[in-house]
Amino acid sequence: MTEALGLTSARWKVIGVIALSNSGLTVPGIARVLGQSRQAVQRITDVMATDGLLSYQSNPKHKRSVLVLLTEEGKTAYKDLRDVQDPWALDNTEDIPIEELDVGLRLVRRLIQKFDK
Amino acid sequence: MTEALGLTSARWKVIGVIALSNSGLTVPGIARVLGQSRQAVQRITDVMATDGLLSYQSNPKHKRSVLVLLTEEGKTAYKDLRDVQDPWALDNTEDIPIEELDVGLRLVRRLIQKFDK
DNA sequence: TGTCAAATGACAACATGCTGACACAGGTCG
DNA sequence: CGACCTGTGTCAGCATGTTGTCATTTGACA
Repeated sequence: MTEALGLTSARWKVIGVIALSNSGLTVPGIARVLGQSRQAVQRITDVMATDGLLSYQSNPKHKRSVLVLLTEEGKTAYKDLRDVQDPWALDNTEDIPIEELDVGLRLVRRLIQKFDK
Repeated sequence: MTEALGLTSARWKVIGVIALSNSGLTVPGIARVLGQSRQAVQRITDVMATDGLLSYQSNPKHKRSVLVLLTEEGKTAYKDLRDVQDPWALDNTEDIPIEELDVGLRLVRRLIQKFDK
């Protein structure tokens, strides 16, 4: 899915987190949301900024730690990916009872919460 | 869990597959079971053989593709890991209804089957 | 038996993740 | 105000995966 849009799964994750934030996030902030190291995220965002998907903006709250924002190209990529992924997800789950999906989702969330502690 | 036993998750996966086979597997065979590339598995097994966890044995069915077997040390590592992992898994699921775990397992298997096609 | 496609080994380049280490910035508290 | 802890940027090394390529081996089939 990502390949057709010139993205990768790692970039998708980053774009998704930024898209859901209103005023931008710092790199360590994205890392905390994703549960990853800030170094790993920093490397991805640097390349994505070079590719024009992201832009850095000075952070009024912190001199060193800049905010990461989606460029228009980044927003377009996010939308294009949703347009591919949403129908795909529906296609692959339409024959599974909603109750089972719901139980599975709650189970995964429950385990995540347990292991986060 | 693996760290305390001098293993890693990747080595655990390989040991697990071999432990469940009776007469050994080839490297590409392990890769097919794991759904990974043979190159990735080859690198892991080479290091594990150096570390004494695995041994290579000539394959009567194929001159080039040797069989991978667990050494005594490898078998011990597998057992030690089970002794840690099994109680851990029970601990973390004992307060979850068996029906939910069952639905979750079937859901995951169903999705795997779907995406394998 | 000769040929050819598939499987395998080996090497390389790359993507993604981790941890560790070090210097600097920010904020808290005596 | 100064000390100290925490957060951040940056660089390095490593683990684990991927794909691509090429030579060799296997095995099936005309």
